[in-house]
Amino acid sequence: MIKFSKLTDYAVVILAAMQNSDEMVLSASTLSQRANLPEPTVSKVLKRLVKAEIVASSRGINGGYSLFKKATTITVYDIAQAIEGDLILAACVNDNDETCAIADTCAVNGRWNMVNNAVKDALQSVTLYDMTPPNPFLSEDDFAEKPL
Amino acid sequence: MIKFSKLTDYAVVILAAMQNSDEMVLSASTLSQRANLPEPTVSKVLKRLVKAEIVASSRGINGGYSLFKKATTITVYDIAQAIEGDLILAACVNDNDETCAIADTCAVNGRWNMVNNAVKDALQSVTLYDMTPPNPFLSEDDFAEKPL
DNA sequence: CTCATACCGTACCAAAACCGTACGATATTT
DNA sequence: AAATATCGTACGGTTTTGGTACGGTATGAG
Repeated sequence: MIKFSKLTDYAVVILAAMQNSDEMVLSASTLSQRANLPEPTVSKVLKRLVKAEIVASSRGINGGYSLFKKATTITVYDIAQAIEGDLILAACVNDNDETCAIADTCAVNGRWNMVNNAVKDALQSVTLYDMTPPNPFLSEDDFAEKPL
Repeated sequence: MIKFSKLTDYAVVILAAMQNSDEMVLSASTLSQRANLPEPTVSKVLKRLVKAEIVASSRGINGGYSLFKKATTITVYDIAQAIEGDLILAACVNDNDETCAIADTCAVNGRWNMVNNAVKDALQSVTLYDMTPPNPFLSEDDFAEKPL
């Protein structure tokens, strides 16, 4: 089914590395090592995070990147939006540009907005802080999927 | 950002047409006309809905398709799952087959499950009935996006 | 019993999206 | 002025998606 792009996945890992670090400013190459990802890719992700004002950048010889906001105020939705753009689950959603060809005859016209809003709320309910283990040695079983 | 495949979109339109119809059994060609979609595509969608037991099929000269369950019990998640498979938002989600290469060094290991579950809940909270306007002449403004 | 109808399963090709990388430009500190 | 690090754009290779085609199977009418 629907999945995030790999770059969004990387973005979370990179932001988690920044959150877990003591240093205030981290270069792309340092983050590349910490996140275990190729540097050009890390740079690409960071550029988009800067544009979305999730991360701040400074140039020059001691430059690098730093978190622009507190981890508790950065949601998964913010991160995914920075990398992939707005959430538009289906063609006929309100803020979609392209007009649906069969909109006037379509039986479900307008109804996708309910789903879109529900998913958006879900993505906004989880923050970077929630995604970032304060103690890296916690067992991963503690976060296993809850039973239905 | 993440979006449903067009086939999932079509599936909802087709199911809505079935829900809105008086006839119990509808052929693929009839549904093609009702949904304003090419017949081969409609057939492809219906086959997957049958396999997921959302729709029942009958062969022969008066054959066709009919809803297998009540519209109130068919969720958007069910439909999307029938067309696109399970919801796996990121590589490191519990029920994903492919093992993540950097799982043991990954800072966010296991944390995607929270997001995955939240989105799954959102998709399961909307049913086919919710997506199907009982009165086709309702204004679409009645379903406009709610302000944040 | 034959034939028309309608579903079934697989496979294929073109179009689109995604991923990773490269390159020249710009800014800042030593 | 030189070294370091970000910035913006752009480009191929790969993967995914969308639409279609084709031969097969089951059912019911005549």
